[in-house]
Amino acid sequence: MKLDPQEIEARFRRHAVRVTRQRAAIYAALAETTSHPTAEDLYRTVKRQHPMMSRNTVYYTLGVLRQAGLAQEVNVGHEVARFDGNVAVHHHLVCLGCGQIVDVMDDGLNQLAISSRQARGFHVLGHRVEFHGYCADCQPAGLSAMDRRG
Amino acid sequence: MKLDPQEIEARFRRHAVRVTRQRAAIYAALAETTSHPTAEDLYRTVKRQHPMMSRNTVYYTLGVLRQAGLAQEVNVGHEVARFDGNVAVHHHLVCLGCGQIVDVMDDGLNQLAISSRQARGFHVLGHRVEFHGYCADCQPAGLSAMDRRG
DNA sequence: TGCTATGTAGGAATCATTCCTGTCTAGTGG
DNA sequence: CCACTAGACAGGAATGATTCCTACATAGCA
Repeated sequence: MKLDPQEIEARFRRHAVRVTRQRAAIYAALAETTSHPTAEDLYRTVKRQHPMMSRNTVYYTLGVLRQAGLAQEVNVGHEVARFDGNVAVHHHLVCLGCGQIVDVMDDGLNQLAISSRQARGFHVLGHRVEFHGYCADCQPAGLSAMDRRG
Repeated sequence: MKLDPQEIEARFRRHAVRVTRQRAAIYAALAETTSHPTAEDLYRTVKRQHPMMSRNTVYYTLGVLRQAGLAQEVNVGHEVARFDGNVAVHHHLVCLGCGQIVDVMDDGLNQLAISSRQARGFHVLGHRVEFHGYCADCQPAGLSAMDRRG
């Protein structure tokens, strides 16, 4: 879904994030997709319209957006960091074949709790559930292969 | 809990893992702790008794153990990979302050499911739940700091 | 419009992990 | 008990995502 520049600026101001062309481009690229891109993906995307864009700016901006609560880092296994413009509480479904990550919005999952005996004195603030399996396209391969990922 | 060398050898043979001193030492170090050590932690631990041990052997062995189903990789956020000798299905509780990881064994969590509408054609094989918060020691700091980790 | 704190570009540095290569050895068959 | 060979080990080099550094540019404000 295409995101209105006005709306981007409004969100930035609401979260006290200084508005620059680079930032707007990076945030737009992130917020307009549900594919959980890597920093490199975003760099390549925004570079098309901003040839001077540096990788550093992408990393720096992702840090700013994250701290402002406009983006989230998603980590699956020990792979490259991926980013998510969806900052609502949600969970993920990961394909062990192609690596795609799909958002799962489910109130039941959001309300999971841990027994106080298990909590061992922790003050629990939240949780995250990651389902893994094979997507429709990867299923034939996935069912034969006994491949497991960490 | 100290692990009998006989028992280690038995597990290796049962999982078709060749028995070597280095491997036994690495596996012992991993299986005798619940602290989810990093490769570097394990390296330092085993190096005390095996000064010739190379970092490479630790990484290689962890790969072997993982494929054999004797160890698991645990990833929290985008930090260094950590390893777990507990291969039963279980979940984790992570301290945002000190980074400690505590095992959570809970049948309810093991049985979580996703609705088929949410599954989007995926063949789901498993899932993993990660709770995050502040441990007893980190709570005073944690409650004041608004620090969040990805 | 000018000031200043902050952002940006680009290159260098870091560091966990992997790759490479030349020994070495566990496990097996004679 | 000995020799063979596939697989394991040590150590150093290479990789690659991310961070650091620094000089220049610009957003936001008075």
